[in-house]
Amino acid sequence: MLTAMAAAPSERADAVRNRQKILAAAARLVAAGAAERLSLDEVARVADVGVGTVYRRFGDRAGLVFALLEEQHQLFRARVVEGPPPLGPRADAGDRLRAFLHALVDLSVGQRELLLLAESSSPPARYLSASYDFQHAHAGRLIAELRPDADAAFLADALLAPFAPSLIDHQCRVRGFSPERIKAGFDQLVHGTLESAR
Amino acid sequence: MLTAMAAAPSERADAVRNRQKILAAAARLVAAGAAERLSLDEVARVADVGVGTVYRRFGDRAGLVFALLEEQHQLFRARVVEGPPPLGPRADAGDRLRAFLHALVDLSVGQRELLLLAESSSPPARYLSASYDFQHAHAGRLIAELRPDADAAFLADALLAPFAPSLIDHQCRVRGFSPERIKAGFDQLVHGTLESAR
DNA sequence: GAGACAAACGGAGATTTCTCCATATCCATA
DNA sequence: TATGGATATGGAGAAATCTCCGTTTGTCTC
Repeated sequence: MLTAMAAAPSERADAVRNRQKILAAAARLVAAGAAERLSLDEVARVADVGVGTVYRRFGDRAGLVFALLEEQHQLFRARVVEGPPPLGPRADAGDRLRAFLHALVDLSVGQRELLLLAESSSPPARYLSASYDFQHAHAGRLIAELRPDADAAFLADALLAPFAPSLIDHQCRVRGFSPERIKAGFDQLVHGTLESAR
Repeated sequence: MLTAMAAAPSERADAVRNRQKILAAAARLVAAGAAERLSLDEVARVADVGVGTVYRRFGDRAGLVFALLEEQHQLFRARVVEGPPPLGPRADAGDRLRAFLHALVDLSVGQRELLLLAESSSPPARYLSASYDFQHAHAGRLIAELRPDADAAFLADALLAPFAPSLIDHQCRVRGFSPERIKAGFDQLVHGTLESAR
């Protein structure tokens, strides 16, 4: 469980085929609105594959959903690592951090459904995923550059914590926050709006 | 589901009795180390009650676990509302906010097991609970007092987000953060350590 | 090609969560 | 204290997640 799934060194042809079939079936079901209650039995049935195969390929529900999210995360990662500033390199750390948080807001709001599904399948999986590792490392680097004496590892966790899918969803649906308001909120947080506290 | 359970205006005597038996059984099982995999069937069996009764009383797993946490939260709430400063009233807002966050660190670390269980039962339940409402309102009030022009509702969510049980657990177990380090991290966050970002 | 071995498949079934409703229990009223 | 109706009970069973393992399929070697 909680397995991150990258194609192993040499994966048999039938395994690759089935991985595709399962991902396609799951994507189709999610697109069809069966997101909230996505049953792996049903995925297997639609993919025309045994349930055991789904579990062998993806470990558990969370693994399957993370695999579905993987493509978007690769794109995001590429924009951060080699895209144009201010998200990509060659902007100063402050601007990059701001752009990074804003982009994450859009990503989190846009993928809300799948992210919620992943979280409900296994809340701790987020912190064990390659994608969180990347986000934490990137934010940590920028913070360390801005403030060499701060606890960058903690602050990176703290800045990423509000992207927990259920909180984003709660803010959007219950509190009625717009993505712009959330972005502005992060600006305030990062700009030391609370500084007088003490 | 996600039901917050306060004793209804007039609850029948057998209902009250069974509520107690179930809570006692659940507490006993958790204390006995069966926390990670606490089965409601087993709770029912130990409480000598039908499964249906457990669900009627508590709605679902999350409801039962929140009920187990309730007592601690009442105590915490009382300390905040009418305890001695700096956590209680009659300290300035900055000191109260700091004390509040520090106390929450201790509470979150101390109740880690039960909180994880609650989160894994239903991640969004946290944001719908009376206890989160209280924390959000309290932090929001203090923030508004410190910075009347800030978005207190968002910032309160953002300051509470790092208390997500799976993050706290990850920081304690995987990153090896001590409670003191987490408290110091919150101090940096609140003191505007990141301010030069921009 | 044929054989051998590892890898993958599939689906029966164990486990768990939660629902439903026929039955049992409580209690307000008279 | 008898009674009627609202409330609560309990366990069978529906639905979902995940495991286990006998069988099948790929792939590597000769």
